[in-house]
Amino acid sequence: MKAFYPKKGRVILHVDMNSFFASVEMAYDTSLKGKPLAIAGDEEARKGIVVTCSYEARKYGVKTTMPVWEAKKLCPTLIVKRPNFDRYRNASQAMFDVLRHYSDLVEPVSIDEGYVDISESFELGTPIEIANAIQQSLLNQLDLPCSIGIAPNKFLAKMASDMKKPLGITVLRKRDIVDVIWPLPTVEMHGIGEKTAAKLTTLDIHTIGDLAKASDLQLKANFGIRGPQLIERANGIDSRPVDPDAAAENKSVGNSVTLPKDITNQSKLLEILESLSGSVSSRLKKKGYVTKNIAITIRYNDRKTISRGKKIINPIVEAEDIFQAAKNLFLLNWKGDPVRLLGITGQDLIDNDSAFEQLDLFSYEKAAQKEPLYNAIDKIKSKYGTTILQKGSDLQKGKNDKKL
DNA sequence: TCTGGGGTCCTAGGACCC
DNA sequence: TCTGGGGTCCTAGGACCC
Repeated sequence: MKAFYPKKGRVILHVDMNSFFASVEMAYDTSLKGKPLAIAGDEEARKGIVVTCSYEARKYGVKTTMPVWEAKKLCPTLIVKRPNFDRYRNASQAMFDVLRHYSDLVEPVSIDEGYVDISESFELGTPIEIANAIQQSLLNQLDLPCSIGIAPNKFLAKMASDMKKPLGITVLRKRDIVDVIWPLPTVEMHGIGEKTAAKLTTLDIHTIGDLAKASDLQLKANFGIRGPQLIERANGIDSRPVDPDAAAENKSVGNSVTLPKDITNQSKLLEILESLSGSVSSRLKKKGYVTKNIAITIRYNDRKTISRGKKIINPIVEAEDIFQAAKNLFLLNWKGDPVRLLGITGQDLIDNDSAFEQLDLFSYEKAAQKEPLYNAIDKIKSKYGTTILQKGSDLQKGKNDKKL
């Protein structure tokens, strides 16, 4: 068995939970088992989109992102439940805890999938034995089914886990690529969507095999730096490591709402922005971030969507500050058209702890104004020692000079 | 009766500086 | 009077994924 995995080669698992939200609901309420179940938002509030559905529902042709009314037409016995994200987050936690039992190198990719590097886990068994053990543990302990791909790198592991659902275990070796991967249409490749596939078609590239043999130069000309990478992947080459910390740092935190009805009333729209500011603020605080860039998203009733953002000199996190920034952007860019969706995102995030290291004159003033001066200085002092104290009082003088 | 909400990464163009 | 090219930062939008 081990002969298939040369000593130096890596062994990567991609664990993909099967219709995760629906499975969690079934584990929670076993009477739902074996029934066509869809998780979807409120139809009345224009959120009636199938987020996930059980395999029983899929048999009727129900698919993710399908409007609920359409899903019900295909499957009249469909049970529709609202998503319960707390429940899914808890299940996800438990799921990754199980994975970490088999290796330290576990990289969560999303709420329901992750990579596990088991190159060093050989004492636990062969890769297939380990995959089996993981699948069984998840099933026995959490009542949750998954599919697992086994391969020498992330890309192939991801492709492999997709091949057998539900409850599959698929091994994909380098030498299998020609027979298994190359005949597939390009759109089946992870990282290629509808648009890219359509563009590839115009270049007479239809299958992943075509892509594997495509000209580096031609793809570079059409897709930029992404082009050569696509060719590499099509050839089964992917050296990205499994990084347990990859998901730890957020690049942005945002919230948005589709409104039950289009709104043209300015004060109502501002109210919504205010409430979004509150949720973005509390999520940032919870994660320990402050933000240096606020962006708003406006979707109009014709689905045209714009985003407008602005850098902020001194990082913010309080709901009022976020609201101020969002309100300014909104009033500057909204011309009175009916709005379908509003969103606020904080996008240059800084760790709250290190935020004080980035104090410039401006933000120092801000901090000094906001809390008792000694408090702000204490914070800096504990970071830099006493020398900064002197600097700090100089800054204070500077501020007063300027204001006068 | 259409089409959610949370993200990441990349690109392109303009401003600005040297 | 004419006129370069490189680099960086900022902003907006698009593609993709779950």
